[in-house]
Amino acid sequence: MAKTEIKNKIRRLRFDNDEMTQQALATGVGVTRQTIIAIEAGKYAPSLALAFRIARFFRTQVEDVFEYGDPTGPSQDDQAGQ
Amino acid sequence: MAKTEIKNKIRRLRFDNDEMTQQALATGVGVTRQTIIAIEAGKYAPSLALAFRIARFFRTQVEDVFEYGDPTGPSQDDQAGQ
DNA sequence: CGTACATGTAAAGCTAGCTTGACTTCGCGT
DNA sequence: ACGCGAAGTCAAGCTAGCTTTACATGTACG
Repeated sequence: MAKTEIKNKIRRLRFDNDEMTQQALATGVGVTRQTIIAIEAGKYAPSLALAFRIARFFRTQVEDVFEYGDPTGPSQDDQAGQ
Repeated sequence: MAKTEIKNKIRRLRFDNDEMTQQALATGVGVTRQTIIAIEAGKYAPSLALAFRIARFFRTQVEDVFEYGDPTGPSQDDQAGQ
């Protein structure tokens, strides 16, 4: 099992939002600091609920904070635009 | 503990997409049928990775498939009429 | 120098998410 | 009536996500 196919822009967003600390973000979304550290480090992906809370915290969409690198390459063809 | 703060439109999307069966969706996103049943029933929320796969499978955004009912209340003013 | 804050690492424990497998019920075609 | 595919339920087991606690490092400030 690789780390995770999910990447995130949390660290980037924290700095873009007034240099917010990990502790502040953790408290803001209701988890512990270790959870934020682990997620930022890509050790594991957050739950859907936490992903939503983080996205809302930064006033963005889940898709703007997390990126999913598709390993299976399902039945979807590419789309133009966006 | 309530069931989950997360609601989804999977059942709706399945029917909108050629009356696809739970088994077909399950296979398509790489999980078992029981997992789809449980998620549709709101017994628990999927992982972020699975949420992404489901959203892609239906060619939508995560936010279009799942809805998060915030239990803690957003720390910022969040209101976008919808 | 000391101490306060931000970040990171490690380890042990609990629970939610997912799996396998077996069995039930409903609707439809033969 | 019988079989079949779709949906659902129950139960036991494994693992990923999260918690708590504790300790290490770097940087800034009195």
